[in-house]
Formats: sequence, structure tokens, C-alpha cells
Amino acid sequence: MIENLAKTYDPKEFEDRIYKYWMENGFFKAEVNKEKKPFTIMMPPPNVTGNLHMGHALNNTIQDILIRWKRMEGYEALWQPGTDHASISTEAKVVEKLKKEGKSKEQLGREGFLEEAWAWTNKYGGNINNQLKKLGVSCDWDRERFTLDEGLSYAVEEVFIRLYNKGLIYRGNRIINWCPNCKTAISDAEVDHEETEGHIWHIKYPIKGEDKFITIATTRPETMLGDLAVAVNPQDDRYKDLVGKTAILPLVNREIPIIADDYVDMEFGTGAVKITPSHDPNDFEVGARHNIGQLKIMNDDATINENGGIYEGLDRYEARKRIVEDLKAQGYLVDEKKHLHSVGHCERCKTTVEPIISKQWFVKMEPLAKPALEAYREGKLNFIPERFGKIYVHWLENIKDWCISRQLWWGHRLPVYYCNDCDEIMVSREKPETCTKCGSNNLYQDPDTLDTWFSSALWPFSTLGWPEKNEDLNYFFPTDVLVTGYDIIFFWVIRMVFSSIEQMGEVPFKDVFLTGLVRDSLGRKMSKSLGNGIDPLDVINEYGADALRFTLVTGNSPGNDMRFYMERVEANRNFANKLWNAARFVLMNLDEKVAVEPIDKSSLEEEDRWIISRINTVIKEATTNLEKYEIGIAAQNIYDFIWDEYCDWYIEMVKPRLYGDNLSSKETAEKVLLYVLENILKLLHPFMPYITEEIWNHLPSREKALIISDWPTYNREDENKESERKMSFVMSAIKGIRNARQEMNIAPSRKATLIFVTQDEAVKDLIDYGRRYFVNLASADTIIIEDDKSNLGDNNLSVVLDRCEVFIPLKDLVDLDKEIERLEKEREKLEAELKRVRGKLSNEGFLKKAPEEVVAKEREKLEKYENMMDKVLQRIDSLKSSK
RNA sequence: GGGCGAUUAGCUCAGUUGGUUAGAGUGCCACGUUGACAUCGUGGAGGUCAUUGGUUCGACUCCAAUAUCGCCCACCA
Repeated sequence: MIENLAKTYDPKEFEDRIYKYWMENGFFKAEVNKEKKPFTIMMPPPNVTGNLHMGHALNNTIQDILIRWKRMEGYEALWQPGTDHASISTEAKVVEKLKKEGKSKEQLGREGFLEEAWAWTNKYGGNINNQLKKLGVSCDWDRERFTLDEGLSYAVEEVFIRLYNKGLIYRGNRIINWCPNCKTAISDAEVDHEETEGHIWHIKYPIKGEDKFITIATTRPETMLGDLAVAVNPQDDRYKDLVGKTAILPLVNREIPIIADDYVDMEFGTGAVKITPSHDPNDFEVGARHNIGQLKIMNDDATINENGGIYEGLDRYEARKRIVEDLKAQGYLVDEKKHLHSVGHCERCKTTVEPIISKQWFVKMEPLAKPALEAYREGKLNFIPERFGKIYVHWLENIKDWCISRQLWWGHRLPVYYCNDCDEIMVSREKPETCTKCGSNNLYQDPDTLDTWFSSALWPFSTLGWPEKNEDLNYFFPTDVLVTGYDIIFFWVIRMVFSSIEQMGEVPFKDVFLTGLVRDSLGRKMSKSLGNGIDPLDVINEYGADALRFTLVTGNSPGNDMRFYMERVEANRNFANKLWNAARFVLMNLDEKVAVEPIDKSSLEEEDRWIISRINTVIKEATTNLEKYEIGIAAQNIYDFIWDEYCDWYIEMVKPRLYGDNLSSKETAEKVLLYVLENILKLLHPFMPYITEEIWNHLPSREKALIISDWPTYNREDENKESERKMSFVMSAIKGIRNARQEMNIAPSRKATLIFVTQDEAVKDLIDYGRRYFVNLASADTIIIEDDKSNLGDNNLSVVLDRCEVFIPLKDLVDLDKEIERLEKEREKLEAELKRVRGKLSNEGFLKKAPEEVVAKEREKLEKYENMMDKVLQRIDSLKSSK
């Protein structure tokens, strides 16, 4: 008897202790080891000041499963952790904090603000890592990186400079998305489009020198203050004679040309479009083609600027209202209709984005997108599930240049300097002494910082020390798999791919595993504003990290959203408890000396061979499924085996041996129980690392920690189909007997004689051999085997099996009518089956074209069912006639 | 306007290349405290796999339409 486990599973008692044990022993560490193959995963860096939510819990659980499994398989497994500075989001939080203190960014100045931001980062920066630790993640914490680290910042500058020198980064005056609340430019990817109910107004512009008008349509009338032309389609007969003439902008009285451009859709609106080149991307293009100049009419906070005349100072929506009123009053408003259209919002603060002309820095995307597309087409990059490949391709094929400058302070400042005297641009890591063009020493650095995603795009190699050439980079890069949410493909996945190809010459990872969203029980997105978020830490606290992890990876296939139910967590906690108690049972019955002895195969009994064969198959199935990233199915394989086969059948079958007098048989049972338990713990470890390690630590046979033990492998010689067939007969007999007894309401405590009637010698042997199964599991006291049933009376329950009938004499308890009714139900079931099988076998096409083995299987079924049907009918007749 | 996903037991979901008596968890009903576990055991009820066609000897699985729901992308003022 061995030191016992606690009576009930209590994850709180050991989870933290086990995590500490792993950390103290350095099991998560990875280092260059030429003896081993590397396996690398880069953890998507969470926002440094963020908190763990279910999305993190999901993708980190998946990563941890993969890394633990590969570590056990003998790979040098590196899981690289770290955090992201999240420029716009962190800056907003700090600004808000300052606001509460009555301070502002501008008051503090850049230096002062950055001090505040670092203080904030240091205060909240550790939170998410501690939360991840609760989940059990086995990443190499010694390698933790932060996107604003010195090394990573160096990499960012390096890439910027390289791309600039290659002409892939440029500064340009173009239409960008401006967030008037965050007061910065944002990239296209950071704009969420939302269908919004607005209005469309038709406004007539007088034609100069004529008593005519041209009517345009717009959804943003305030932008007319910046109109520099009216455009029509050159094919449009309605307006042919107006092209080349001049329109007079109402309210403003500016003279603007009427131009012809293919961009205009004759079918839409009035077929005439106002052109506002500084406030609309299409108008910008049209304007450029016709060389009509620029006129910006808005400030950074979306109020009208000095170019807006009497509307100066008004907010954009106030200006819209006033302009519509004025147009109406002056008779220019022709029509006003409700109109559904898509409006861009700032992904972070939800403010309506204003397209606006601005001087910003851009990455030229086409030359970078091309090799990224090729890599995918050449199969160097796989998506799981595959369908996301299409999204990747579509985005890259339609990509536009990436606006990377942000009017923020928290982030990587552009390594760009300007000459105050001659406006020369100098890109360099350090501030140049003098202007490279005019020699002036009157230089200043660009105040802008880079898009956060510019630095995270480099994550797979910057974290390994790039641009320095080192062993780590050589060994661990490229990485093996990236696990992240599908909502981040554009922001991050694609940018890592083209950045890696550009800087490293190869893709950063082979596989991209995309997770779905974790939703609440009603299918809604978990969000702060709805207050429907479930805190993973609360769940861990109540049910343990293992139960949470199991819940997140089961009952769901890759890329699909899932609903989160506490009932499911509870069920998985119950599973952990089941395993806990099974282990407790094994240990209670295990002799310490026996535990370390090898199994003598010749002493194995039928159920031993069966369970060994079964675990062997499960090892194969689970491993294959993991290889296919079918994590949920792998988990299900293991779960079913543990609960149904190991606990419900094997442990129950083996009990008489453990309590019996045959010492050798008892010891064999102990060894097999332990052997299977060891393999169960290994298989389940990646999914439920805590409970498995805790139980493992109680096994007398353990040599080293479970986390670094060897992943089990399939052995051909352990597979035993013969034992599986035999056991499946025994189990179906037991089930049949239990079923009949319960249907007839005979309590399990009422022991009975079982009379097996069969002429099949093999079946006889098996029943004889397996007496104890029936005694223990089918409430039998005596077991009799007969050739012939002719002298058995009718006062029996009868169970029809394959090649065998069981009679249970329970004279006083058996109600004949009820028994007939029960057998009639059996008959109906068999009838349906027979009909199906006969149908198949009488179909000539089936016989001709189906594979032989499939036909043979159906023939076997037919024989079996016919045989069983005969017996059931005989029995029914016999009972009826004896009434 | 394009693209994608979902539709399977009351509920939430699996079902891996077409051949299973279509599964699980949960819920429901009945019975059960034999020393691993009531966070349990045993048995049961419950599904014409959204609809309609097609391919095939054979379709939950492949193809095409339809319907409903959801998501993503897109410059139509």
C-alpha cells in the first residue's frame, strides 16, 4: 500500500505547488541542443497592461498542449512568451488616468508622459503573466520579451531603415483614416466598417453664367466646404454639355470646374459627384487625375477649420446640420432621404473615422505581398482550418499601402530626422550631426511613433535576437506553428509572414492554427460593455485550471466559435475527479515492490490483454489526431478510454483478482492497472497538466517528472484483436443481462443463476473462463453452461446474444406478459436491422461494386441477426403457448 | 455587391478520407449508499442529420440550388 491521495480531487491544493515545481526545475527552459530537433511556438504577445480573457485562455491552452506534447516526444520545445506595448490602447489608458488627475499629455510633455506610461506599464505589466501561469502555461519565462525592449526596438529601427533604403518605406501626403478621438492616423485594418442608417442629400449647384443647375448627391454635406470640382461620367448624355463649364458652390460661392471621369457611376444618385480631394479617397484620386489641388477643411479634432468660412469651429456633425439647414433655406436642397451605408469606425474607440489628407509614412505593400502569396501557393504555409487560406490570399491580392506612422508617443519613435533649413529627410538610428544635404545642424526628429503591429510583425525573429546572428535564431527559427484568433489574420499573421520573408528569407511558421471566438452561453461575444465576460481566473478558482483547459479544447473544432457553459466546466471537473479516484483506487491496491517489477506477458489474463491492446490503440489515435491538430478529438479519445474502458470496465473486472487469493493473478492485475494508468497520465498530461503530474508524483514507478517523461508510442505486438473480440462478447453479454433485469425491475442485489446455452465451444470456454465477470458485473451467483435449452422451463428471463442464449430462472419475479412485451421489443429492433441488411444484400449493385470486406461484414451481420431472431421468436412462442 | 461559416437528441456540440444500429456532455425518467468516485454507478426515453434535387451499389459525409442565422471583405457619392 502506497501513500494515499486525498479523498476528493481538490485542484487548489496542488496546482500552484505543481507549477512552482516545474519552474524550480527549469522544465520550461529551451536551449540550443544539436542532439534534438527544435519545436518552436511564438506566443502571441498579449497587451502588456491587459488582463487574461477567455480568448487568451483558449489559444494559450492550445499552445501549451502542443508544446507539452512535443516536449514529451523528445523535441527541444521552445515556447517564447512576451508582451506587446499596444501603443494606441496603452496610451489611451494613460491619457485617461491623467485626465482623472486633471492633467494632460500636452502639459506633461513627451518626456513626462513617457515616464507616466512606463510607470503604468510597470505597475500592470506583470498581471497577465501571472494569470497565464495560473492556467499552467509551460513557456520559457526566462526568455520573456517586450516589444519596447532595447533589443526589439533595435530590430524595429533596423527594419525601418532597411525598408526605407530599399524604397519600401516612403513619406507621402495621402488620404488616411483619421481618428478624431485618438488624434492619430490609423491603418485600414484598424477601421471597422459598420452598416449605418444615415441620409443622402441631393444638392443643386448653380452653373456659372447660366440659369441651370447640376445636382449632386452626398452623405456628408459638410465636406462640400472642401469641394474643388463636380464630376460626371464622360459617357453620360445628360451632362455632356456641362463638362468644362463652371459650377458655383452654394454657401461658399467658390467657382469649381465640372469635369468628366470614369470613376462616376451613372446609375447611382444623380450621376454627378462633388469632388472633395482632401476628404475622400476616391475624390483624392479623381482630383489628382485632373490636377485640381487640395483644400483641407477640418482640424485634428474633426471641427471645421479656417477654410470653412462661417462654419469654422463647428464640430463636423454640427456643421452638417447647419449646412443642411442653410442649403434648405437658400433653396439648394433638392432631396433628403434615409440611406443605409457603411461607415468606418476606429477599431479601438469606436469613433467615426474621418478620411483626411495627411502627411504620413507608408510601407509599400505590393513588393512585399507578392512573395507572401507565392509562399502560400507553394505550400510553405498552411492554415488550419484550410478555408482561412482564401482570406489570406484575398487580402494580399487587394492590399493597399500600410500607413505606419502614428501621432502617439508610446511606441517606437520613427528613426527619421528632418533639416529645419532645407527640409531634407534623413533616416538613421542616431541623430545625424549635420544635414547630409545642406550641412545645417538645425535638425529635429520626427515626433511620430510606429504602428504597434510594425514591431509585432517582427516577433518571430526579433525575440530570438535578430538582427544579431546567433545560435538561437539559427536553431529555433523558423517556428513550427502559430496559434491565434482568426480576427487577427490581417493585423498580425500576414504582417509576420511578409516581414519574415523580407528579413529572414523564409516564412516564420509552417502552420497557422486559427481559433474561433469564445462566446457566452447565449452566443454573444464576451465584452466589457455587455458585462457578459467570464473571467478565466474565476473559473480556475472554482473548478481548477485543468477543467477549464479541457472545456476550452473539447466539443469544438478548429476555427469555429464556441459557447462557454459553466456546466461543461463542471462536467470536466467531474472527469478530473473520476481520474483522481481511479488513481486512488490503483494506488490503494498497489504493492510498492510489485509496482517496480516488469510485467510478465505470459501471466496476462484476457482482460489484461484487452486493456493493453486498447490503450495501445488509443495512443495511436490520440497521437494521430494531435498531428492533425484535431485537439478536441484527441482529448475525446483519451476521455472516453479513461471513463468507459479503464474505469467502467477494466477496474470493475479486475476487482475480484485484487480481493482474491491468487497472488500471481493479483500482482499481474496491479501491474497492468499501473501500466495503463501511467500511459493515461502521459496522454492526458498536455491537456490536464496539473492533475496528471500530481498523481504521477505518487506513483512508485516514476523516475522523472511527467512533464519531461516520454510520450507513449504504439506497439504492434500489443495489439490483440482476439482479446478485443472476446471481451466485446463478455461485455455485450453483461449489458444484455443487466438490461433484461432492469427492464423487469429486478434489483441488482437479487443474485441469480445464469444458464448459458450454446453449442459453440469457444463461447463455452470463454464463459467458463470469465465466470468472475458475470458474478461481479451481472449479479450472478451460479453459472451453468448447457448445450440444450429443451428442459429449461418458461419461468426464466432470457437474453439472446450472438451464438448464445442466457436464461435466468427467477420464477417468482418474472411476469410472463411483461417478458413477452420485452421480447417483442427485441424482435422489432432485430426486424428493422434485418430489413436493412437484407435490402443491401439483395441489391445487385452493392454485391458487385462494394468492396468485398464491406459485403462480408453485411453477410456476417445477416447471419447473426437471423440467428438471434430465431431464438427470440422461439422464446416468444414458447412463452405464449405456456400461458 | 462579393466571400465564408453554421443548420445533427430539449440545450450545447462532435462525427477526420462516403459503408457505424448517427455519438458525447448536459437535461429528463427509473433503479441503486457491494470499501476508487453520489463530483458516482446501472438501465431507459429522445434524432426522417434545415429543405429540394443530383452523383453513387451506398450520402450526415460529395455536388447544385433554396431557406434561416452569423461572420468577413468592398471606394459606389
